Amino acid sequence: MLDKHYDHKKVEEGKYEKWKEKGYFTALDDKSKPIFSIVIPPPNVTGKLHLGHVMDTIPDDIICRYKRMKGYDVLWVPGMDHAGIATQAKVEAKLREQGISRFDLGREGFLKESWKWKDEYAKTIHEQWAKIGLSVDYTRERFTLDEGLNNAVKHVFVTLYNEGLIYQGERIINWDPELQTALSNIEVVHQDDEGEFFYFSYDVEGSEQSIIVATTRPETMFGDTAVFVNPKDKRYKDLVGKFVINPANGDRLPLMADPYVDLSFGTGAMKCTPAHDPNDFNLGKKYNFPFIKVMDETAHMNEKAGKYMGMDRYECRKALVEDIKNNGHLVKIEKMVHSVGHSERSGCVVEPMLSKQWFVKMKPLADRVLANQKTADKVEFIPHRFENDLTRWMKNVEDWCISRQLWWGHRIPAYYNKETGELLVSETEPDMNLYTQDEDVLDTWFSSGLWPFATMGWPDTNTPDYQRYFPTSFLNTGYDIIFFWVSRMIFQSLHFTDKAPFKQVLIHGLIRDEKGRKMSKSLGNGIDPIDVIERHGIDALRYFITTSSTPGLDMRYSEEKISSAEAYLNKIWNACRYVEGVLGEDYAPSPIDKKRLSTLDKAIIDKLMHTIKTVTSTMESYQFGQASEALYDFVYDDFCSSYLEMSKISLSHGGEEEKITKDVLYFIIKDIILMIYPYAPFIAEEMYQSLPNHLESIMLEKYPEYNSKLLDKKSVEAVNLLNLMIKDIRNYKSTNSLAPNAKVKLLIYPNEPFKGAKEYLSRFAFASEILTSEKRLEGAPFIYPDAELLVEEDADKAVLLEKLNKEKELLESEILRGEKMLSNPGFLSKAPEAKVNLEKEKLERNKKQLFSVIEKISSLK
RNA sequence: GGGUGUUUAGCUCAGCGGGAGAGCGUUUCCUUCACACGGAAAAGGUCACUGGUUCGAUACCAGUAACACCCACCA
Repeated sequence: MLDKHYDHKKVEEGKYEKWKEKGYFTALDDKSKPIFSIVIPPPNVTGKLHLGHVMDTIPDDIICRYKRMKGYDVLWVPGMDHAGIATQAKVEAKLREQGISRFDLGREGFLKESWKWKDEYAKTIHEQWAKIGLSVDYTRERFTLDEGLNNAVKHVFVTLYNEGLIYQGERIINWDPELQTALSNIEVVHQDDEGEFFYFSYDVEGSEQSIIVATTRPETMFGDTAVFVNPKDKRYKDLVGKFVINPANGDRLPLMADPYVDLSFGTGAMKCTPAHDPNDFNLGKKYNFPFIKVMDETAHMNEKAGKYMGMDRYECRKALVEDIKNNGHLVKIEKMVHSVGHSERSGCVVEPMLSKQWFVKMKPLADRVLANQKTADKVEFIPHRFENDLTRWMKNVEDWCISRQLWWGHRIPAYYNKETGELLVSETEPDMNLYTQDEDVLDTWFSSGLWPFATMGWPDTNTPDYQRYFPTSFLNTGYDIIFFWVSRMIFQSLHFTDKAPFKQVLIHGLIRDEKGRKMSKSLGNGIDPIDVIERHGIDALRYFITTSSTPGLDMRYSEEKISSAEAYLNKIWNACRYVEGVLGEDYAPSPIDKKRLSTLDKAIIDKLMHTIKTVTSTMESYQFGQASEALYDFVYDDFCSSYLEMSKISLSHGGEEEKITKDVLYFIIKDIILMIYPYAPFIAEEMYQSLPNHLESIMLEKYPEYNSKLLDKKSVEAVNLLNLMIKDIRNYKSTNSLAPNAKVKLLIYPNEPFKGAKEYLSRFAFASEILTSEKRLEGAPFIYPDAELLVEEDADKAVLLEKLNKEKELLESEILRGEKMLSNPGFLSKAPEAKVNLEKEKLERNKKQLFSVIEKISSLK
């Protein structure tokens, strides 16, 4: 027997371990079944799981559990991401607390620390997966730095290199001076920061004139090679070709003209620093300037900065501006808000710097994606609009800087001959007496991009998993990583396997706090899923996460909604508890035989069938909100409020009627449990186990099937009328200040809604006597299309009249609308026939009803 | 500078070419034998605005406004 209240802690206890031990999560490799395969978005081993991970994985879990019940052979590959830069930053921070730098430990020692860190957090993540109930196949768990992935990464690198799609080049890249590594463009977050715009005057050689040049980064002036103006700029026409004096260091700089310069910006004169700005770099190449780097890897000034050498870039800026001011070349300083690049990981201001790095040539790979999206094999995005984000990015993509000056990651398989310096790119290590390996590691997304196929055994394309489960069916992830991850999986997969890695991508939004703010460390508004689970249980959290959101849109965390999800589960729990009590110890279910069912039974089963149909079709299209709503309405309105209460009467009749009612109750509660199961597997298993005739686990059950033979429209209409009558009588009592349980006499014309309905009326409307009339009723306040109901009780006439008048008004406006519609020739000729007939019927009914209402009103006066 | 999303009940949000829905909150009542994490009854909305398409628009199209987000090298 279930407890009176659903206790989530008790319910959750031990179930996950049991499912796992029994092997229910393991893909069956059952050739007779259709395949459904997905890979987990691998969480970073940087820390504990947060609500974002819950959003990444719970929809997957719901779908996997649903698909298993639907008879699919489901493979869900779990795993984790080494998250190169993010993890290294964390490990370094931890070491720093102990006063150790990574250089103190050396590469090997540092990697040892990193693996220790990984093991610790992998353990935590495993515990959390269990807590949230992910039905992942642990026999196939992977890690982005495991041997298989290592081989895949090497293979991909070497292949792309040999195809000319990976190259080494010296370019302006985004440099993170804190982590001391290069970053790719999308790892740079642009923010509008308040800064200062410095106006300096440059003396012009051989002229009395000077020109004013503005900059936000004076410290880079030591790397300047020229000053540019626009060739059309009349202000500087006569000065072009002369030399100007750099007020920072006295260098002679040519004053040149190039159309790149925007006439209207600043003073129209721009300094050119080819080694510290991407645009200046282009100019530098165009005019063959030297590339002068003025800072080191930590953004401290180098020897080019003269006396400022060794200063941090900002110290230097301050000191330099002060000095220029003192020698009279500072014109003014303006406050200015401008877009500044920050490192996604360390948050520090990125320094654009000339550097030799490895790049992936993106154009051919991106074109392949664009071409594929025009074929039938395209990746379908849900919602559809996110496909545009992908294609837009692919159209404008720049080469991908993949080398990172980190230690935690896949080391680049490039080797340099110690003698000649000759470069060797190879999957197998050469004689290390002759060669040294490139120090850099790869961008972490380089390996995550291979996730869907490398986890299936690729580059070996003959593994059973690759053969059977690749390409995968589906991917669920946040819109914030479409560029980082989704797009990279697609182009890597197309290039290396000739297939898109998944058929569909379901995109979710971000979860925000209750005030709608982003959850962040600095705000301290993050929510630990484990705390929520402690308070409300994982099933309530799962239900909330998947049913209160719309694909692609951000959602707000709401403790209130989680509580109400918990209350809903408790409702089902108690319905189940009741049914269980009713069935008793020795109940044995019999199949439903429609011929023997009562009107009430037929009506509820009809409604169940409609619910199954709606829930199934919405589940198929991942519309969890709609699916859950349909089930919720059925549970509350049709089952708990109506059938469950009314069935108490047929149960009391005993005999066959009792047995049939039990069968129906069993049939319905079981289907409810099976439909809530993917959302709330723990409570569903508990309830399922409490039912008679159950299997070893709910995980072995089949999903409820829609059966049109069990539909019965007439019964539904009859029961609806009964419910309407009950509602009207209750309302009548409430508006006439009668107690809800006050006994009333009822008169019905022409007959009760269905045979036996009187008993329900008397119980649920507290009727002492129910008579039927062959004639229409005098003064009946309740008029239905084919029935009338009179409550014979001292009613307040004024209240009654008010009610009837209200109804009259409503009916009149309805009729007006109907007549207007039906007198419109356009409507009659163009609207679907069924709609026209429906409106005609409605009009007739309303007219009939209005007529009766008017009659009643006059009889009351 | 481009692009996208949102605007529906007091709050948080679903929904949708044929008389607007939920949760929470509010009002009145009820501890009756599944559930007070409950039940009954009720109040509450020109579905942002302006045009257009349509027999019919909250829904489709165009524009406007507010808010949010993404992309882009503004020195």
